[in-house]
Amino acid sequence: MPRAPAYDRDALIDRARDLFWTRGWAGTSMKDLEAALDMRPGSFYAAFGSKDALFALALDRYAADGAAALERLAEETTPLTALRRHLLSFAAPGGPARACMLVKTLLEVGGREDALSERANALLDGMEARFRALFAAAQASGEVAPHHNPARLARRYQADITGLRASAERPGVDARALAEEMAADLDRLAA
Amino acid sequence: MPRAPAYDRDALIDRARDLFWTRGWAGTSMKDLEAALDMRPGSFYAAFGSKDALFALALDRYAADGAAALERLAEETTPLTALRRHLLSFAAPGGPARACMLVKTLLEVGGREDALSERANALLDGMEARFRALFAAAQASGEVAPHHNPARLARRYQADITGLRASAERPGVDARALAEEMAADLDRLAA
DNA sequence: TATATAATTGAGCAATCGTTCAACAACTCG
DNA sequence: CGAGTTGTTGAACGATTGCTCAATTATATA
Repeated sequence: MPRAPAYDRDALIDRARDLFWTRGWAGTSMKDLEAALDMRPGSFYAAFGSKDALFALALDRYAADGAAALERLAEETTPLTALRRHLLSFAAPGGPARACMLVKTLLEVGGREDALSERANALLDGMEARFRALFAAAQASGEVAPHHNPARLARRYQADITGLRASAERPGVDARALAEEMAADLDRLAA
Repeated sequence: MPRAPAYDRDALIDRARDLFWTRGWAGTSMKDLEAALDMRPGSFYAAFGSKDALFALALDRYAADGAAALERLAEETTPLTALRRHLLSFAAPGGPARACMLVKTLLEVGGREDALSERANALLDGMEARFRALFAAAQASGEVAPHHNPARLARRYQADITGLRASAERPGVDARALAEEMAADLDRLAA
């Protein structure tokens, strides 16, 4: 009976994620979104409800993609090398922005206890939990010495990634060298 | 002949820095500034010219304060312990925001080659140069082993601080534990 | 093909954005 | 005290913000 939407919802969310990721929450206007998604306001609000709602979808999509990429790595190697490769992946060119979208969101809208910053926080917690699980697995398999604390390793690992990716947005910073230095820290965990 | 301004310009810039620091560039409206500085638009524009111009002043003030704090530390101890204490200072409570204002600005307005992001970048370069000089001094005095590269140490140190301070903005993150772990890395540079 | 249902359009809403400016107030100097 | 200079005020500007909605268009079913 009805009429089918003329768009691919998933593709729209992807495009919105890229826009929000690079330009930020306040830096992306409805006019920008309408242009990037080729949608008029009516369709947009029928499909997503609000700019906030689409941003939340974009955040979730971003986090899901990150988690999937990590899981893919974890399936094809040992836990510690997966973490190593995941770290080094942020030194490779490509992607709409370099810095983590969750961190960018947290720093932009944080402070006032916004729904968006809470969501970004929860998603960061989720990533940290995955890191922790991988460090624990690495410890169980002997890749990481028993005296280390997986929770602390995960927190430090996440902080390293945050610093690496933020630095990578600066012109004239050799992200690869920085990433390899951080990766070398992981290699020292065996002892 | 003229009439003296009724305000203390330095104090106004300090207040503006705190506001911009916590709420960000786009998140701080002229109405916010007028309220925080207790100024009407006419006085504001006569004094600072524009919101952008005041933000630039606030950025400079922020960076100058940071550099001064580091220099104070460097005068009362050895170079490496100064760096150590500077790192740990970000785990202490206090200050309008936790994350570095330069990094926040870079991540918020960066991408498009904005004048503000270029300024933030230049100021970050300045801080990195100070770190590099301190690492070099630490090396000259034997606090840091000769095989290390001060430039790489400074980059890594700055990335660590960035990650630490961004993490510190998240609820439920033990900033002190994270900072002490990073500080332990500095202690290992003697070998 | 007629009908019901939903997607799409685009003008335009109220609110807020950063900013301007003419009028007014206050102070210093002659 | 009067003249000259500058700070201060607050209304209001045009532009943009996120968003609404009546009208229109397209499609899947009966």
